Amino acid sequence: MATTIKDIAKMCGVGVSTVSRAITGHPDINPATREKIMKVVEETGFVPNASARSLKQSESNNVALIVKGIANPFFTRMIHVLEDSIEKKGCATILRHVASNQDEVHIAAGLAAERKLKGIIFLGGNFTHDGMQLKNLGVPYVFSTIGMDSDGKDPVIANVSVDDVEAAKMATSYLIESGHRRIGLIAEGIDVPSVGQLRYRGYCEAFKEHGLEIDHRLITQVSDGEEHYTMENGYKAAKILLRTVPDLSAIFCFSDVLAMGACRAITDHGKKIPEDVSVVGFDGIEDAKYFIPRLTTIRQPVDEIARETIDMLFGMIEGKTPGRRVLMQAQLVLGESTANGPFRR
Amino acid sequence: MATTIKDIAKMCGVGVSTVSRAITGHPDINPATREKIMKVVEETGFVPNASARSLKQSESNNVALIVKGIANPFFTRMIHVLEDSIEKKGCATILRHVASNQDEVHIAAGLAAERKLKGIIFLGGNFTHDGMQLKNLGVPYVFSTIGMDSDGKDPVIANVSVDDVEAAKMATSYLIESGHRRIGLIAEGIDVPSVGQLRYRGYCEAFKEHGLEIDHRLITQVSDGEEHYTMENGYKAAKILLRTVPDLSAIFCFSDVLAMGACRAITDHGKKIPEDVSVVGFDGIEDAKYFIPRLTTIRQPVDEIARETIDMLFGMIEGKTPGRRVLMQAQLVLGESTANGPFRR
DNA sequence: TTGTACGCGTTATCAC
DNA sequence: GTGATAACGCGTACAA
Repeated sequence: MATTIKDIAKMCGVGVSTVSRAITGHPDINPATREKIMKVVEETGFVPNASARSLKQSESNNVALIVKGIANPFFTRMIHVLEDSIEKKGCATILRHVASNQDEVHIAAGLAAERKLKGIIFLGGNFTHDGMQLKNLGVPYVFSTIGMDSDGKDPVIANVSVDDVEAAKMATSYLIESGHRRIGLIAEGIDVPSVGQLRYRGYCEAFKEHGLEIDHRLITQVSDGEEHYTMENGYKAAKILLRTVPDLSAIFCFSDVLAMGACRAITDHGKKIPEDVSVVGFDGIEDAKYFIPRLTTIRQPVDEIARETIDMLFGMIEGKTPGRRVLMQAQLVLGESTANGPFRR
Repeated sequence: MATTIKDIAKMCGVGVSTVSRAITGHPDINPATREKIMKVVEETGFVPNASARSLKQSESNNVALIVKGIANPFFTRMIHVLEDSIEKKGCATILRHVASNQDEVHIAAGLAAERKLKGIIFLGGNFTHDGMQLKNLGVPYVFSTIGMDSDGKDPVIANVSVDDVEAAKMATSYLIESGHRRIGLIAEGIDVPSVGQLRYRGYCEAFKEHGLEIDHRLITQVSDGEEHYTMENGYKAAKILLRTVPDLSAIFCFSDVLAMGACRAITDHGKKIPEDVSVVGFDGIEDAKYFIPRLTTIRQPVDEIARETIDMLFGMIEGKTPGRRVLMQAQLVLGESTANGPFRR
């Protein structure tokens, strides 16, 4: 049987409450007694049972991190930074990874009831949710890098992200102004309220603003596998584009990972990057800087987004500041994967 | 206040135990009563408090996954597969990520005491540990993809991995037999009992078997940052090699991620891969197949390792089979990053 | 088939 | 400064 606080108490010849005080660092205790107890605790390797502890305590210091699409390196980095920040706030992170067909809010609700969460951070997934369900969470939550619709009628209010519409428009406009017209799109989730939808809108707006028509044969969507943002999916989509659109001169991908897969497909197709086909990614992950060719991409300011997310969440937890929508500045980073297109040569 | 089983009982006009029976799927209950209760449970979104539950139950169905170096895509994939398998066994995964300066066994011990674990899987980290500490865990554990020393005097007995010495020897021998002599090494952790040490041994043995001397200027080690296996570290190490070893014709890296960073450095250095410098990685991650150039690498059979790990752990949990050492077969996968060296041209 | 009462390990509230 | 004791929410033996 595992050692309990009772055993420790017996060993030290004191009461359980004294042991509890020693462990929790309570001030009302004789330093000598504490020393004695802590020594035994060390020796036995005793760790208080977390269940009993959190059962007794009305509040925990758990922050849940609900991630949809954990394989995406962009999130890996985000998770890393967020975990660090949460720890610095003296809290523990419960990392939960949800499949693309699961409802993240439902899962969060379960976790909140189970674990008495202090707050929730959603990473990835949709930005539209059932208001009732969100209310039911009963704890502060922030949507991070999930995008949001600009109409503002959404019940989700705590939200940190780049302006996905603007960012995608920036990428597409850059390609158009570089002389590209036949710009393929490797998209994801344009039919659901996600960043995919927003970025798709940005793509369309860029065309419209330049007085150009959109050819729907240029648009592909990935949806294979449980994870959508994979190199394999980017590879497959690019293959299709290359086969069906002979005069393709550029591809805009909704993530760097997709872009890398696309690059490989272009190379395999016997074409050169960027001479024959330009590629633009999205996210600005570390890998993009080392990929050959270095990717031209839209950089999301990970560290700033993480910091803002944490600040907002803990502001809400402490009741100081309400949740709000914060747009961070995305940035076009020029790499080696883009060059002028046919109309600028 | 959060809803409890008592509230549900009151709402339904039944006793708490009846509600408990309904939720846990106990057979001794009137189907009609269960229906009624479950409906209310659905409506209120009630979820039993996990703390109270696990406090009461002497055993949990939690399996801990302790990962050292979570940013490595190789582990990302492993985690994915392991989580799936654990869920299929009807258990929950507690994912815990430890920093490179933390002791994974110590953390595991804390977790075991806190959460009444069913079993532990260690991913990454060292293979030598304090036998006492391991005994103290009190639950079955398996070391996965961590390597092991062949002398067998180690207390760690449940272990699934490739033969890192053999695998590294295979990679190095391949380069030597392709006509390379000046083969740089981008290593990690050769001074600690880790896969790095084993792979380093393999590198040395290959040289020895071919009657060649080892030049220690060819050996670099990465150790920057909290995560060692990063593109950035590979990049920096390769830069140094290229600067200090003018006649370098190949580099063997202890991971694909390092290899990708190295490739970038070689390209930036104005050299061509594989014409000027060949590169061999280790792991065989998905990305290696899409990288440009496609990496020549040592593939670790992720799915098989994961399956074997799970089988062994649950065999131990059910007391059917004892822990043992299992070596999986690594495989040299030829890509586009290697070519014949000066001595075969 | 159903309800009552107890105990899991911990912390907080009291007396002492 | 310290020890006994009552909760926390749940599962379950046992009584009904």
